Amino acid sequence: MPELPEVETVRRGLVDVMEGARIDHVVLSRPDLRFPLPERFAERLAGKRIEALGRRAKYLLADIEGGLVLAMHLGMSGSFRIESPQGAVVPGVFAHPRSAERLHDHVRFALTTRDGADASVVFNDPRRFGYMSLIEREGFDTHPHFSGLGIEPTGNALSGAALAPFFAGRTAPLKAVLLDQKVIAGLGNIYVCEALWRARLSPRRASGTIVRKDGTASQRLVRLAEDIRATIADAIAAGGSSLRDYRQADGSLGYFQHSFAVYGREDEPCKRDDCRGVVRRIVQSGRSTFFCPVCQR
DNA sequence: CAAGCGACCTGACGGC
DNA sequence: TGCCGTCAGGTCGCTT
Repeated sequence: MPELPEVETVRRGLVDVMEGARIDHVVLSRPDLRFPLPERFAERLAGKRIEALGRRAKYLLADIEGGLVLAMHLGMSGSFRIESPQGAVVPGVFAHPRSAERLHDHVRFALTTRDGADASVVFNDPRRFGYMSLIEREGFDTHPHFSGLGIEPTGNALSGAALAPFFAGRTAPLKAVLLDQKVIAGLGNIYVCEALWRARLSPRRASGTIVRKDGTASQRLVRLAEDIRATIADAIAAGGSSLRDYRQADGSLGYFQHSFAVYGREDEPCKRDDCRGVVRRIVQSGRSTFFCPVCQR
């Protein structure tokens, strides 16, 4: 999926249309995505105003008038696009390659924006790993999807001290622990690889080895926390362009335009100055890891 | 409990 | 041209 930077980019693309808009009706193409859609999903949203569009980890969260939160997860292949009544894609937002434009449209929110214009926000998801749920705002934090979520990597909360308890004593490789949403919420396969390169740490290193014996963070863990934050901040600033099917405002299709240091660069030279290493690809818990075996230790 | 792995689903791409 | 294998941003749940 879209990892956190991509979800944040999607949020920014949707916020002007969705915030303050009224949901006139909701059209579903099927009763389920990855999970069944909530009971009476369309009925519970129709006529309600969207008070705010936020994000937590990789979830988009729409605060709905009356105390509900609409939580939306993009899975691996989910995307949104905005349509005007004429069916035109509003520039600057998120869109799929034209060939797939409508085939996997699953949810359509027909809106009246706060300016009184008609617009639709359409959720498209070929693989259907995405999902939506409706949660009472009261007690939101205890909901199974959210109660266990770890630290947001966008703010001051992510620090070596905060990470230390999750790393202490763990034999699992750094790659696995950083992918664990209960530890840091929002990292995915690409940005874990990138952050570990930035921190010069091997994805295979046992997580417990960057914690001191007394359980506090080592300097390496402190730096890792900083490097994760920098990696995510840079990716958000770049517009979360790790998506193959991200479309630029002018309609041109981007393809991994963010220049990754290691992800997808197997057999290519390490980008670190003065490093002669070559990027390697290995498989960890069934997923590709890219790293430089020379400068990442 | 931690850790590993298959499952879920569709599409794109490379090799033959 | 077509068929087959492999791979892809995630996460859930079962097995060791």
